[in-house]
Amino acid sequence: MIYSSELIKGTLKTIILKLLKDNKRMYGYEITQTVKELTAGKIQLTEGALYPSLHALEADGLLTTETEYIGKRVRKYYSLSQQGKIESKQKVNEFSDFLNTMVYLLDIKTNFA
Amino acid sequence: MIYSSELIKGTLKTIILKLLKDNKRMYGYEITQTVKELTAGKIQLTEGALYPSLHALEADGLLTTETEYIGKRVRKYYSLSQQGKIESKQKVNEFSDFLNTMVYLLDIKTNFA
DNA sequence: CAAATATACATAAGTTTATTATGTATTTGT
DNA sequence: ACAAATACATAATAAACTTATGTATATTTG
Repeated sequence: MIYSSELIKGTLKTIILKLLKDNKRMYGYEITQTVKELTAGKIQLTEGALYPSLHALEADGLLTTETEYIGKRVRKYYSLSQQGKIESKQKVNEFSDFLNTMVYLLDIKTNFA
Repeated sequence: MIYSSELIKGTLKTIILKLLKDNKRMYGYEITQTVKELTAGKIQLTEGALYPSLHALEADGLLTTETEYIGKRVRKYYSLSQQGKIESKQKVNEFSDFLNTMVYLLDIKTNFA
């Protein structure tokens, strides 16, 4: 089952910031693959959504980039800036709070570990 | 704390369908107030989002309406259709699954009862 | 070894969904 | 009386994503 796209809306930046916090340094394509693996294919980030989002986070000063060449192919690594680390924490905390609220509101039976 | 709007995006229809499942019959303004109360003000539905969403759900055949007059003021009650009941369950289940995935992906420490 | 698939980036056009603003009108509280 | 709350609705704008397209290199497979 792949989640309906509307469900994932608004969580993309949170996911990016969290992954970069855990992995120090990642490139775009790697992010899509990691998310796919970690969610058993349930969340599949599209490039059309991911790259503009990465650019926006960089423009906001939350990410820094390093470009490297693997053979002749370019690869652009993203890392959290100092501000990005703060924002990463805040975004995850906010989502966590939101999650609690939604569990209550929708009366969801949880089975989190 | 009020959640950043992007976080709530995509959850509006799920919230509406769930509330109508629990309450049989509600009108728009009542929905905004109920959500506000149940979430301690953290989710405040705007009318500009709610009414078009209700109209869309009705157009999709998920909701039925009855108009009543309270004094001279009109009040439009919404109820789930048969299809709406099915969709309500599915939406909540999907969202529940999504939350589980996000808890794992974001490594969130939960404190549900 | 040719073709298909995967890797890796990017952006533009279109759609969806919400925000903000505006409009109308009645009812209640002070 | 006046302000705030109740109750609906819609239009203009903005945000965020999907879909489509484009370019190019590297690897796998029949």
